[in-house]
Amino acid sequence: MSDTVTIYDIAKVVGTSPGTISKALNGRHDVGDTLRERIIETAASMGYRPNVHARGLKMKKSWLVGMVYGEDESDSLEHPLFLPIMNAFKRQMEHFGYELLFLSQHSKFIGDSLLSHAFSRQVDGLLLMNVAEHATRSFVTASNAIPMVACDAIVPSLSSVITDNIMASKEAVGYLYGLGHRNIGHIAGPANPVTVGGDERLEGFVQGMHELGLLDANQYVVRAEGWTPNHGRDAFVKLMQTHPDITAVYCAADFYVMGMLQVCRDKGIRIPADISVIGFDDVQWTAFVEPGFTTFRQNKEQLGTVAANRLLAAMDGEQSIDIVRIPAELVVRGSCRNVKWHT
Amino acid sequence: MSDTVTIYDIAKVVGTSPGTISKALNGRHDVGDTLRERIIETAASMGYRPNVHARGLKMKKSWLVGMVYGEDESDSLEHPLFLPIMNAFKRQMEHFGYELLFLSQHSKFIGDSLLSHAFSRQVDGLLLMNVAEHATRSFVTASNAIPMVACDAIVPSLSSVITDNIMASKEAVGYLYGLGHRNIGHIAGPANPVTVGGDERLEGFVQGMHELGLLDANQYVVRAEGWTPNHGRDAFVKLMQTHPDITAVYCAADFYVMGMLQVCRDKGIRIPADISVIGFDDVQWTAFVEPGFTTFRQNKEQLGTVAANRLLAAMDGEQSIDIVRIPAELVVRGSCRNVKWHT
DNA sequence: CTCTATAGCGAAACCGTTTTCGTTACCGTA
DNA sequence: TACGGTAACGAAAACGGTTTCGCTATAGAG
Repeated sequence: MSDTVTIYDIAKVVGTSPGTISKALNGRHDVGDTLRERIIETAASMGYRPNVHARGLKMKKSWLVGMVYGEDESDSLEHPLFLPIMNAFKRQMEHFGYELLFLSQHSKFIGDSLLSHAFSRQVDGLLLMNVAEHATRSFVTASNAIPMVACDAIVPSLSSVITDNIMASKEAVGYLYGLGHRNIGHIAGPANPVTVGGDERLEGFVQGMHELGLLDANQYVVRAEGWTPNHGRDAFVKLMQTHPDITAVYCAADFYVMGMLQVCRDKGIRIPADISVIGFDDVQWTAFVEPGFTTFRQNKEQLGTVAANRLLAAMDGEQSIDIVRIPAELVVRGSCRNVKWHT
Repeated sequence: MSDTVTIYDIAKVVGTSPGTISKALNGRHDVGDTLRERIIETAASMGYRPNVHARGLKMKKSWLVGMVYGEDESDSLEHPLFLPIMNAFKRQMEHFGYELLFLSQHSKFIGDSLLSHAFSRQVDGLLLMNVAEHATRSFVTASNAIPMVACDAIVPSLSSVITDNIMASKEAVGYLYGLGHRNIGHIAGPANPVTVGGDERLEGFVQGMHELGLLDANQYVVRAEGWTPNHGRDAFVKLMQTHPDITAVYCAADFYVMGMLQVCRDKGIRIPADISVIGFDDVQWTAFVEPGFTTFRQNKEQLGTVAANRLLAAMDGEQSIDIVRIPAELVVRGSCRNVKWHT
């Protein structure tokens, strides 16, 4: 069985030429109906699978798209967003006949080796997730040869789809303001390595505060030095030292909330009685601690799907580059207290 | 620039034949040293990338391995094990020149369509993760045509690498026994759909208890009906109703512990004062709740690497099929109490 | 000096498709 | 009857590599 049957084998059985087999199988119009049926039937019965290499060689199309992601920071691998986005992307691409190649990016290969592989494989498109800052250059220069779209990031001169972090931050401060909070702290993402998500959330925080007349917002910001719970803990400690008057904290990541929890437990700070908290990402445990945490849920499904559609368009010749922002949803649980009637 | 330079282009520049270019680039011995150097140089300067399709067509080797995983249960996507294992596997395969194709498996395609793709792409090997029970058949029949290895699962008549769940369970009961516990409950994985991990942990639990002379172990088992926190919560409630005398619970998943936490909070049950708990998987938050949870950490790095090595061997002609079990590590935190001196 | 072995290179077949182009047969129309 | 048009198929080139085989020098041995 199954020693790779080719169109020649089918041709022999049916008694026609290989070219005709190809045409019949591809739905071309210049082959008779009865013959076509016979061909399709015997092809199926013989277990014929078109050889992708031969086809790709001739057609210069691989029906492959590469998913590149940075694997430097161990965060990214286990990042709660990564897999769901990837999966939505994959589902959509598959729907249009594409398969996915996995291309990770060690920092030692500054993207060049990765692009080599991409070219060799003749990938039809590239999805960039979480690419290291210093590697974007080579991608951008290659982007006229092979269509790309960035997801969960913004790469200049490339189409990008990303959560609307600024909007979310504004919503966060607006929500807290509405509950009566005025002294609101923000634990922001690290300055080094900088991430667009972290920066945008910070930017949105400051903007939102300003629009509400809270002009010293920058005073209430402390940047964590990484994305882990420990970093969040340290940042919170610092925030409490410099601004013991805060009644609410908006965290750029749920992991930060995790770190905060430890401190609060140790110092007897109650949530939300003593301090209100909003997180970001809606990781699984936020719903299962007591109280459940109010946090932002990124629309991972939509992020992946939109990225896929954008890439499909680009592969179809669409030239324009644009940034599409997907709104995040504020999931309200029990970590924020209404202080309006208690002051 | 860069409109796909081929060996013909190089041949024109160097002034030799395409065949010689190929031989020089592949380190064949029948080409002069000076000429070889010149060829390698100009190839590099022209930005030559070998066309994988042409090569694959001739050599009948794709340097691609497929990673197939079931995506039915939303668990699997976000499963804390999946990505780290996959990444270790990938790193090892890449080291030997292979790239990874992502093949997920919707239940509607009962594996056949997936195998079609695998054949079309001429993948050199397949890693099976989390494949649905009903789909294993088609894989097994195809396994003589294309090498496979299962990971985090056991597929009969295929090489498999999996965590040593039985050993772990025995260690769990042994540890609790050593702390003085005798009435030990077990929240086991669901019977439907059954998973080898869940079953083995159950089996190990019963065996371990028996070996310690606790012969009614089966009485203290309740199977959850899924893998989510809510399923764990329900199972725990059931366990407490039928066996209020238990002093310790061994959970087949950390998610179950998550569910337990809610119940304990509601009913004022203190951990570990009133009840001791051991989980499985070492998900991130286990270290950040108070008390930190004692749990098993699977060696994801090794699982992935060993699976890769096993697959490489199989692709190299190794015929034997075997099951290799990777030990899990008991991470002791604060959720188990020593009751020896208090009874 | 002649013969043979070998090193170094080119020619060409081959891998499995797709696609263009030509050929034939047959239809309908004038 | 003659002619143009079309439907249905085959022949063959092309895609970009790899590899076998044959050829020509040159070196070394007798």
